[in-house]
Amino acid sequence: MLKYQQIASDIERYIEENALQQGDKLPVLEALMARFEVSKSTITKSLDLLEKKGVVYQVRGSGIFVRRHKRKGYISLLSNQGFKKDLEGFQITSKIIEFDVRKPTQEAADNLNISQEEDVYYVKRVRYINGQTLCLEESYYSKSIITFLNKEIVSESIFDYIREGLGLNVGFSDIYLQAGRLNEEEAGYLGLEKGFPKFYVETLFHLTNGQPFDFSKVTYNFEQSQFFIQANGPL
Amino acid sequence: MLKYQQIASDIERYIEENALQQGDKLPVLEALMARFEVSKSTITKSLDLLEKKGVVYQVRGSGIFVRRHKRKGYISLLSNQGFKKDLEGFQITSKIIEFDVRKPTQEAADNLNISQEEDVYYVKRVRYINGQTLCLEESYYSKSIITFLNKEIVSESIFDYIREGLGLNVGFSDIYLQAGRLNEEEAGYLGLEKGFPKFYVETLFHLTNGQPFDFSKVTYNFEQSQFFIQANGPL
DNA sequence: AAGTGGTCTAGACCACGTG
DNA sequence: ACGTGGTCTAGACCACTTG
Repeated sequence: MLKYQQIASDIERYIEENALQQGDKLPVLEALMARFEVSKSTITKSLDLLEKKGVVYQVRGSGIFVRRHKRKGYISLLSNQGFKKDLEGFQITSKIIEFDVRKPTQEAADNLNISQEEDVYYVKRVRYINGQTLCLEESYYSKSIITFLNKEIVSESIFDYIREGLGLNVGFSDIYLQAGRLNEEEAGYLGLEKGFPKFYVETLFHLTNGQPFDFSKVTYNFEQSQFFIQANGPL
Repeated sequence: MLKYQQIASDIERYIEENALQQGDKLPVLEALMARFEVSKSTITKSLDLLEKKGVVYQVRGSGIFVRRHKRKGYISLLSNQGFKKDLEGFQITSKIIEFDVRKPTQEAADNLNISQEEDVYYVKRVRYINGQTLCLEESYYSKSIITFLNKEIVSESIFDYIREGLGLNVGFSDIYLQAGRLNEEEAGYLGLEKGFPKFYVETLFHLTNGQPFDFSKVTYNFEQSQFFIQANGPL
């Protein structure tokens, strides 16, 4: 692991273990340089990483401070895939509705940047949180990149498998959000009524080299789902 | 303006002017160093900034590439306040419903981290996009930070005024999202029916020094609003 | 004025991808 | 093997905040 990543994770753990709150001050740069025995740039890089993650904010002339929102039970839209309802204590399970290899829809092919002749793995599943329906998810995985999937993998964490099993590096993603009304099928799977509101998210995941490998369409049970984003400054 | 910011904006303009597409390759680091006559770290910092903004992605051993999603007409949730429906051509107007100085609600005071005795500016307005209702917005501004507001400012861009008029630096924000159902009042302002879906967003804006100064509650017309986020890698 | 974070440099060395 | 981006250093100087 790289120095700056290790330091960032050490600092993050330190904040966690000491239950530091929003606005609490961290040691000054000089102290951190000495503590970790690295140059200023390395510490700076660690802190920039933590700032990007929304863990700290740095104020010139003043110090380095902990950033921590107060609300609990929100799903982070940025800490890519793998939910992680804030501070855990939430049990996520899945039921597979469909799983096969097929030709993609026009829409999926367009997003994945492949032709409709190429194979994709198709996964449709309902996800539950503490026993309640959380969402209905349909995903298309480029078979040319995700060369193998099976039911066992699909019922667990697909992304862990992609990283560890296939050795691929997940990079950036484009996320599209909107509200709408449940159709009959969605309502059925989520145990709600047709016409109820839905929180609808499409995500296109890319590898670090820019290749799109997963296009997902997710319909959330609006009663179970609250999301949050930590944004950084007017870019 | 700092070198790395200037370079970043030059590169961004270059991409814009030449209408580069997703996956198009930019000149290599060496070339950029020579072109802008700066050190490697400075170029790197510029590119990191652009990567954070979702404008490029960098692949070690391969190159620097343009990142550009295809969909048009989506509102960016990250390019903080000031909407900017993608690639413009959209006219945003506002109608003020209420504007005054008052004591905050418990909720607003909690979020702004002030007592209920302190004054806030309260603004309630409906925003329109191309003549259609876009959203109903309620905002609370800490009067101790935003020392002055008036109707003229409120009907234009409040954030521009905060930056230029007051000389304050807008920093990070916490954004909370959910779907729900319109109540009677919201439906009225948006010209929809009670019980229809809504896309609901609360945002807490902070200055760069960490002080919260604006708590906003926004109810979007679900028919007019699609949002997107460009996320970067599993943090 | 002192303290603290931010920018920028020049250069060594490393790690990943491609041909 | 080579090209390309990434990490890390040591140090000079700058800019904002606080007392």
